[in-house]
Amino acid sequence: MAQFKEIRRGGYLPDLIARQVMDQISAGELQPGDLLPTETALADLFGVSRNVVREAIARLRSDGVINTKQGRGAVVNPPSARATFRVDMAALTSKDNLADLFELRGLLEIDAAGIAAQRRSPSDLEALTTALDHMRARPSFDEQLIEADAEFHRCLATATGNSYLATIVDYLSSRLKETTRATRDVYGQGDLLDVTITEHERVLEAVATQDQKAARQAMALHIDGATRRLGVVTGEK
Amino acid sequence: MAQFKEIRRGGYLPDLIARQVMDQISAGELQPGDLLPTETALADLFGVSRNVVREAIARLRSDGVINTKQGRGAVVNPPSARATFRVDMAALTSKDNLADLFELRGLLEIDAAGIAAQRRSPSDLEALTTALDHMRARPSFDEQLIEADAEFHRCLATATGNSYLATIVDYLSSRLKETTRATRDVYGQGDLLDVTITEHERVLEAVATQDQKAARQAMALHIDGATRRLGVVTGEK
DNA sequence: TATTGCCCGATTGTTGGACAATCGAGTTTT
DNA sequence: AAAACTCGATTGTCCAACAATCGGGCAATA
Repeated sequence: MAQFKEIRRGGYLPDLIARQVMDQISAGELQPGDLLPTETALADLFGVSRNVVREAIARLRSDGVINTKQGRGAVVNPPSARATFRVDMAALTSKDNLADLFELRGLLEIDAAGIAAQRRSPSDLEALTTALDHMRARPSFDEQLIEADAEFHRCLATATGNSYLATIVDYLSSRLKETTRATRDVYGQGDLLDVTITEHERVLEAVATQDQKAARQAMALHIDGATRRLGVVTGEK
Repeated sequence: MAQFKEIRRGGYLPDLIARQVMDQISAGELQPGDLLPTETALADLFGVSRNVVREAIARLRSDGVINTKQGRGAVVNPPSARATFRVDMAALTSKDNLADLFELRGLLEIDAAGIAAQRRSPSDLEALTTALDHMRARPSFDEQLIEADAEFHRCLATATGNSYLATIVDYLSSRLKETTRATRDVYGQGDLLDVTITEHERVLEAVATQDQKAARQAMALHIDGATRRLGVVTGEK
């Protein structure tokens, strides 16, 4: 079956404008403190309506790149005022970048395991055990096991009590969920199920006994095993 | 059924609308796959113009929360498609949240120190020593010392070789720079300068000798000292 | 019957113009 | 000299269209 490429017909005009202005800023042509051209000037420049320019400007403002004031104009913010940290998934095509992201998630999960062991409440422990039970109930490495796995890690992250840590770990895990699926497909269904469950059991045990060091160690083993199984070589550039 | 509150005039209208819709989504009232009300309907609901609604919608789309299609409408994306992880600085007013963010930065910096000790190149080491020299050259805890301090931490983050880790550590540090300034103002200029420099020297020494464990320990001590000096109580909720 | 082509309403994308609110600087008044 | 005022410029909001696209229904046809 022939595969047709989806034509990128120009895309959204505000996207293009926002990218153009953003390029100007990151290239240093527009330095912090400088005023952007007025909306009407930009509209004339690009040959579009002012509303289109406005949406582009609004986007940059919501990203914290610029700051607009009625009657004044739009000024470029210093980098320290950038209000958002954005993980650009378009940059994930490279293997290097994926390895970096994988490593970052591993570090955070290990830390999260250690903290969760210290602070976990009884209800956290209960949620973790039910998630692990769901994993045990699966006869094979199917889609629902991946879901239960994700649930286990999510519970662990929330058990830290740190909302930021939980959010970013959860986010990274969800973004890297495809990798576990890839692991299953590449590695086959052999003893992968047992190994995975055993690794999680070790983590749960350490969290249950509130042993921080053991929790970190168990999670490190799990992450290490996962990366090794995936064949993602981290730490070697 | 999704229920939106009447908005109060006063802030950015698109901001308020975007927040309302976002709340509805995160509360589960609008589940992935659901269609949002049409733009005209939302405009009528909130009593604003369609342009305002459009800016709000554009914002949510650029955040990856929804996906709009001409002729169809706007559908809520599954969480896995969320392309951005956003740190909302507006939520930092609470002391709890600030403590959480501080803890997250600490964890990442400790990990970064350990990895940097393993992987640092000679040029990384050189950059770190010059940054520390700049700190030593300051006669008091002035603005340029804060800059040199930030430079030291930035060099350490880049020395890890992990671009994602470096980016997020750098971002969090820049966002928390005001806290070090606050520390200086509250704590006074006494022996703070010497203590700070000594802590950094320990980190540099461990990185120079490629001693991972010592680097982690030194950074942990530095972070712990900084939090204690700031009076931010972490880990106790 | 099943498929194809077409029409039509609905919805977003874009345009253009208009007015309100606010800011900054120059000007006037005290 | 300081305060108040005027005024042009710029962003914020509103309104009314038209264009582009989608999805479903409907009829024509093999």
